[in-house]
Amino acid sequence: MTTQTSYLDQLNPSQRRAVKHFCGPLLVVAGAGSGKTRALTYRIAHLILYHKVDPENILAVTFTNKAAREMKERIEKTFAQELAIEKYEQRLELLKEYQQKQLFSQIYKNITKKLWIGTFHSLCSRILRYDINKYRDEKGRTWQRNFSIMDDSDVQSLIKNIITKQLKLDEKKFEARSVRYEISKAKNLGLSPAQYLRENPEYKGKIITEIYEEYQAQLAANNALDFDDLILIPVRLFEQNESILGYWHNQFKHILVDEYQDTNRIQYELIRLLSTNDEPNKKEWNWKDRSIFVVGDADQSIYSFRMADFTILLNFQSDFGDGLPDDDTRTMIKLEENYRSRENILQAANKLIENNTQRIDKILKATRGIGDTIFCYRADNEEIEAEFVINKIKEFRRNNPELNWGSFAILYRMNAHSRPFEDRLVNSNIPYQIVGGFKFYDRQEIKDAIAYLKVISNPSDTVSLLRILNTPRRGIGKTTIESLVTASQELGVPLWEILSDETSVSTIAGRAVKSINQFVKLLQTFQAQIETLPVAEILLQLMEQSGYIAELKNKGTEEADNRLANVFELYNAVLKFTEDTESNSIQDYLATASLSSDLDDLREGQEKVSLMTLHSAKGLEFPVVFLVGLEQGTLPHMRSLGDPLSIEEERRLCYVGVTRAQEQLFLTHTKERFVWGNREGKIPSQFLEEIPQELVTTNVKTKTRQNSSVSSTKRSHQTTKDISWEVGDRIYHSIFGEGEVTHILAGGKRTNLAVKFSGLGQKILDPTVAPMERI
DNA sequence: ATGACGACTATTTTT
DNA sequence: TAGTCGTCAT
Repeated sequence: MTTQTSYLDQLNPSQRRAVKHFCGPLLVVAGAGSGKTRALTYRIAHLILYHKVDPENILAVTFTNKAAREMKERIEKTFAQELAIEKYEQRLELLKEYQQKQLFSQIYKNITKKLWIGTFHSLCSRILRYDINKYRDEKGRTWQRNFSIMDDSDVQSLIKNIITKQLKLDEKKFEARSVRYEISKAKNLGLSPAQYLRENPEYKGKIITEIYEEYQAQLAANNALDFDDLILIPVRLFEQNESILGYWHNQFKHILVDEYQDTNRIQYELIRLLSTNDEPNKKEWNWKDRSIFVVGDADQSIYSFRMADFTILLNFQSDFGDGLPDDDTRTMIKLEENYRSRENILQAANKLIENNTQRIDKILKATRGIGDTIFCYRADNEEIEAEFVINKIKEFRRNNPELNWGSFAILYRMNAHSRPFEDRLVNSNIPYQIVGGFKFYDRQEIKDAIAYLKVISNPSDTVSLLRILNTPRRGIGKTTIESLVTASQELGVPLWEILSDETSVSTIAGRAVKSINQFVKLLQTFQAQIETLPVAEILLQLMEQSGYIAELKNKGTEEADNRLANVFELYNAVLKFTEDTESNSIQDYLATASLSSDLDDLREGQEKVSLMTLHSAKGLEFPVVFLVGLEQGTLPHMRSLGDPLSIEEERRLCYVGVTRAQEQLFLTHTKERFVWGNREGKIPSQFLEEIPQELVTTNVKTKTRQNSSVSSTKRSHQTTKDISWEVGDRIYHSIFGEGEVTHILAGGKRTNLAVKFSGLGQKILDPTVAPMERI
């Protein structure tokens, strides 16, 4: 049994305390590069190995599929190392290959396969595969277990259709994009259409409610859910059905949440329900053999546009703690040692983030020596900027044989910024990969193929059905389709029912009768074999027998060839999925496909230069990082200028970028840049000024830094109004009314307060500015 | 029923 | 600028 502690030896005291945590609530405040993934994975291993927890009772929620996969892999590795010594009394690396393989497959079967590790969305979709048929929405609508998941573009066109065709609204006044955002926001706050209306009773709110209603009706008619529903429906189901909640509460005895600062209201609600069984009285909570363990860093909260709310993290201790005097220290651990970056880089990051007011104070301690200074480069335009970056990469490679192309990352604010870098990399014959942006599953041919599978799995999915009805062309025209759709709407049945009834088809459709019947027969053949035929086989045969492949072959253009290749790539992906998961469920595959981004496909150690947005870069690290486009209007993004809260989020984004670098960091900006077809003059990002000059070498000869002195006078002015605040202070705010201070947010030079107002929730206020006083 | 062309517009980040 | 959308002509 002594061998079981070998992984504990690799931890610092705080990490070890976190890993050893067994029952009850714990918040781990984990700075960038402080080894939080290690703490998470080792804790899971520790729960199983030491506390003998059944893997089936562990729920670990991550933010991306990639993080989930990595966590599984690392858990497997930890187990393999422990078991190698226990079983063979040898280190894992010294075992024969077949022994290693055996060990890993055993671990997969007994451990990893049983663990509930995944994103909120994938875990919820799994729960819904069991229980969605027990759910009724407020209008009594129901869903079946074979529900489809609508992707973004499906949702977009559905909503657009409702606005223009059904409700015949002015597209200018109600654009699909913003209505969709509004509906998504409502769902993420847990609001039904009726509840939304109550909060937004004015004209615009009424119309949006109407669209929301209709949208829900159509989702139900398609037996489909959108991304938000995947979380919202389990929450509703748990609220309306005690025994279902009881079942899952009992299932998930140990709950772990990664990136807790990125959770939103409804995700929090899900975690709360599962963890507390919705027992309102804290004294009744039974932590015996149960835990809730969350890891996060408020400074890396960059998803507020997706309703992420890091005050949820700030509230963790009061939400889940017992409130006893020593609760604060018992339920929180800070990981402050950074194992990733050189001290220079860390100092820059610390100074930068100090300018934020909304944060928990946290000092990252360097463990890796000072390193080279940061280099700041000012370019005339984005072409020169790209040239500089690529030249530097070449230079680095020449001078440092230990680096490969995979050691470099170019990080930017928006996908659109990748272009000039790509061009140069191509010209220089440097291998690179772009992460994010266009998704594999967003390609037309892939969506077509997936739509075939969706209709096989869920014939009510009219959105998918309409997509493939005349794809490839089989002579079913617009008018025919329209009358079929009208018929289905009038009868209130799914389009598929009309199509599969020969009498109806021959009555409604003219010339197209024959092809429709043929099409329906084809699909029916495979529907009948859904349990017996491998998914990949279904896909391939459908693509062949529908004539999809033939049509692409006939075209013979380069584009068509590409598409063809992609269809076969999809086939391979399905094969691999079936192999990996040992599942032949078409629904499992479709869920995975709908919920995967190509961030997940990023393969590390590929020896390619990585290009990606700052958002995609979270959680990654590279020896050499180029953070480009540091200009006002680029980073911080134009839409954040003028709004202090948004600027803070942009600053966190910049902070995430800076903290990706291990050895060397480059910051670049341009004097002018092409924006929407116009050349625009650019001034350096305010964030550049916030990084201490002594850490930076630059190609800019005379530095104009008047601004920093301005902001420091402003700061000293603010501190004069400083009073010392304490948690529990009651205040009166001239707009929000009476409230209570729940947190002191010390942000270096500024201090903010989190104040809870009854009915309004928690707000973050700057006491030196806000119209408030202590009472 | 299909393709081509031109006009238009939208500019953030993603499960 | 570039991608999308709709209209027009075939």
